[in-house]
Amino acid sequence: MDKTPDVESQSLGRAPLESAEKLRTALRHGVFFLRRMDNTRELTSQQISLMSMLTDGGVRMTTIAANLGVRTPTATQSVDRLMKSGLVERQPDPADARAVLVKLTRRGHNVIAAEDRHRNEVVAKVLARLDDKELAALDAAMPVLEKLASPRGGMTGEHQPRPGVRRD
Amino acid sequence: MDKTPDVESQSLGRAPLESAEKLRTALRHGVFFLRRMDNTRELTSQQISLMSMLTDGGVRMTTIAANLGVRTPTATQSVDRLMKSGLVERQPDPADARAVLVKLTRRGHNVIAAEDRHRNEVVAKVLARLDDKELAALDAAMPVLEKLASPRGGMTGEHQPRPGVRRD
DNA sequence: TATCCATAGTTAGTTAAGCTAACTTATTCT
DNA sequence: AGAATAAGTTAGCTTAACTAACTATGGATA
Repeated sequence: MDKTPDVESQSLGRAPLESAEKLRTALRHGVFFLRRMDNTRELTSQQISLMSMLTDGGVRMTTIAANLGVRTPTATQSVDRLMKSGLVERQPDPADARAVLVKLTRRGHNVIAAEDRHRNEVVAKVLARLDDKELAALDAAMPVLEKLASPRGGMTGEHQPRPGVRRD
Repeated sequence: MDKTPDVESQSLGRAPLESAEKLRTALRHGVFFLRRMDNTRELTSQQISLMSMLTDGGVRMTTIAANLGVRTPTATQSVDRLMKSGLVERQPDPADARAVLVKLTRRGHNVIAAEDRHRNEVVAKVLARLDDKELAALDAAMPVLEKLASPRGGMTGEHQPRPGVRRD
């Protein structure tokens, strides 16, 4: 949708384009940072995200997919893998026979807790190298990042996760 | 109670753990944000990262891999795909017959430029919804994020990209 | 100089994580 | 009751990682 640059694009001509460039690379590097942390332990970031949302009880497949921003088959698949590792289990939803509730197993609970703790410690150790000013800057930016990243505040009215392929 | 302000001695027991938690989720959501932007156009973030480093001339496979933080087979593979799309090409390195120089094709140049412009505009549009204070906060945090994410400032003396598999 | 080891890339095979399309089973709505 | 909708799964494909094993070139050194 190439909307002709009307009203608010005037506010766009300024710094934002530079900031956008910087933000993009910073985020990209942030991804690397997260990923670099992925080794050493047995779970990927995706798996952590998924399991983290199960700590308070069973969650439906559809909800999982929506929260992760992926399609349901992807959620099914991820859950399958975690099930094979004995970290989560499926249960019928008493409220709806079509639906499924995904829950952490006992072991899943332990694993996610330990993993979370470990990662926080690792990040904390890195944060410890920052001086107070830098830490404050980071802290101040966090809610802004959250706001940007939230589906609502972000962009993309619909969520439309990924194109998959489309080779040309 | 707690919150003993004697700074650097134990350093780790205090706030950092909370900040770490927040940072981790913020970054994770940032990833979603980036990914949500991936549709609509024909390149993935990885491909953009790769192509971006070729804008100034041919780059060796090994260098590409190192810059992306992946192993060489992964770089080979990614380059293969981009080659199939006609966006990059391989050339022998005159300085070393074992090596290969990966370059953007004419079309690759055009595509990466357009893509970059487009993404900056999209992000800028989102940034435009922030007030000055929020924008300033983001701006202030950017260098800190960069510092964290840089291989040196980050962690992991060696780079050791990802565990790949390790099924149990 | 001839051998030996290190370096640059590729190939093969595996996994995780996405997607769409098509399908089954329940639920809901008219 | 019958049609439409919603929840999940299955199948088949792509991208992006990894390791292990290989080829070929470049350097070192005995």
